[in-house]
Amino acid sequence: MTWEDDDFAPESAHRHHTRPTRPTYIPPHLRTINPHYTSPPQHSRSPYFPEPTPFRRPPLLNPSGSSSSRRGGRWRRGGGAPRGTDAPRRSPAPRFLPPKHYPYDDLSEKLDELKVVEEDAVDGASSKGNAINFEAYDDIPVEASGENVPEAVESFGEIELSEGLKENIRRCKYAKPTPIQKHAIPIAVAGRDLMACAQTGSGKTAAFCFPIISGILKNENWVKVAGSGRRGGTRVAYPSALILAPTRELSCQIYEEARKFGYNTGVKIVVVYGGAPIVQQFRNLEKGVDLLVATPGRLVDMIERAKVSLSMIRYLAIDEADQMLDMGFEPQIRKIVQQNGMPPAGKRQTMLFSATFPDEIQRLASDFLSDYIFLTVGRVGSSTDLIAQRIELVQDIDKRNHLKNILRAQRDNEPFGKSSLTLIFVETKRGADSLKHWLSTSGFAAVAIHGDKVQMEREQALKAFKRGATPILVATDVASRGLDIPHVSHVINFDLPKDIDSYVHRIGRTGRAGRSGLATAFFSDKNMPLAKALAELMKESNQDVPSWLSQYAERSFNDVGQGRRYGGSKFGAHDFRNDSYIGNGNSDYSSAYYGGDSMVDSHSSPTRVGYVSPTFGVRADFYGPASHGTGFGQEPVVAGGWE
DNA sequence: AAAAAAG
Repeated sequence: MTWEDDDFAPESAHRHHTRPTRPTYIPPHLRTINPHYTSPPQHSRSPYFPEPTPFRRPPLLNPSGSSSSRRGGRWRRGGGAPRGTDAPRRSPAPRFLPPKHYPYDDLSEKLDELKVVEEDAVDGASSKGNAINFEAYDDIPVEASGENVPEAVESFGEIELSEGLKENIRRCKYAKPTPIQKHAIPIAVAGRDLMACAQTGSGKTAAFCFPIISGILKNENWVKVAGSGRRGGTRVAYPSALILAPTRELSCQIYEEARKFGYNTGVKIVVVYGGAPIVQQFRNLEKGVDLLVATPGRLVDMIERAKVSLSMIRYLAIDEADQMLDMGFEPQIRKIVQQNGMPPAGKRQTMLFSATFPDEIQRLASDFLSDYIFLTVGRVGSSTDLIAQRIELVQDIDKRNHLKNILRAQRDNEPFGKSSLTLIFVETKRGADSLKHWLSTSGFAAVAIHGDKVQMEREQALKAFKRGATPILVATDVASRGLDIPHVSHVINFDLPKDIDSYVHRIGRTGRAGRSGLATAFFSDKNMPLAKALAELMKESNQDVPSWLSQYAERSFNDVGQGRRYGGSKFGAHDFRNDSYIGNGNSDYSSAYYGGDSMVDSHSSPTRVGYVSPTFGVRADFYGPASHGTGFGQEPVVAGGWE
């Protein structure tokens, strides 16, 4: 670094203390309408997030310097007239401009929601409906392997995060880190690369957002050269951090989450994804971007159009990393990470997160990492015990009627509504539409979401579902990963996925933040190949495995090539580097273990590490104990045509 | 053989 700390100090002092009178804050949605708008009365917004004060970057350290890249710095440009023009602009706009489609009102609302949830958590009241049930996490085994693993912490206070961020964490009422956060954040703050596996719904987003935002704030000197500049007459954005996610909706969700954490810190966060007008996204980028959240396709497009450069990236986080490195996505990810000017591993910090991480993908992923730490909270690819899993033997032809019975019983038990959402997964996009249509004509208001719908429809469907306006959502795998939809009490796998990992992610849409949930699956003859993995997974999660499923599982020996552990399934808290067959140079990874029962030698047998199941109340009678029954119960069935 | 991600 060429800048001296001392040079920088007065600047930040200036930022905090001298606040000359500035124009009244004008909410974005009213800015162009009435420049003399005065802010609404205080009570209309969250007391925890007072009216935002426009953030000002400290003045440039070398104002006389006239390098064009600095002149193009994005905190200078914001709201100012174009160079060489004296044309009056609309009112002196504050610098902290959220993208138009996410106005502050929306943000405040989300924050209030979050506040309620977290206040309950503070009481430690696991009995309350909304509480984050931390007890549920207490006995989860944690494994961290790699060299010099930084120590875990017990509170956010112990972690060196920048003050602005800590303030936001407090505002969000995040009282206490979840297990993945306790371990991952110190590792990330120490600048280490990380491959992290944690169960669905356990707080991964914050685990990578906190270190990134904190890092950006602590490295303002460095960030100064990022932001935006010019190349060939067009503005180029130079983000210093990039977060990638596999679906558009997930990108938006991460973006909104990150916005909360970066609130009023001056860290500029932008999201880009396909299916939405690219021009608007260009505009957002031109206002400057420190942290870019993106789906791969749109990002590559923007790189090729020279609207975004990755040459200044310091932090790279890939959410759902196993899917992102799987066949369909891998070429695009390589393009982004290896072929377009992004600093190589070691010169940037890379963090990969997912609930599932098959060995072969771990191997691939290590290309992107340097001296990384492998962290598991819970098992790789296991589901939480908080989700009660029911597997029912239902042939394709009976599925609709069976579903109707379930939904009826459910409705009798507790009316559908905002607090009781049902998410139904199907295999195909066509199947989603047709099931949705059938449900609607059968008296169950449903919406569908899948990749053939235009983005607007997708977002509207999700919104209607979240609100409870349409408490049934029929979805393809577009909704299987990452989406945090509060109050999904029931996930139904109308069609089981081919891949056990996908199953894990799908059922993970319920049972979030330590709450319990129910997952029902219709198992048909077609799903035979999944029997073994499914039975293993259920056993691991302390579920009762129907005896017919166990029998199927035993009979299935056609799963060669699926990996050596656990009958071909892909779980096990496991750093693939610890496999002895990897050979020299990898045997010196030390392993650190935390948590009760996890003290096993990972080099020896693949013996299961048991852990105590937290108590939870699952409404096993959610839709009645097979009273509506189909009769497929525990009797073993031997299906023909499969072997 | 399907879904997702660019248009």
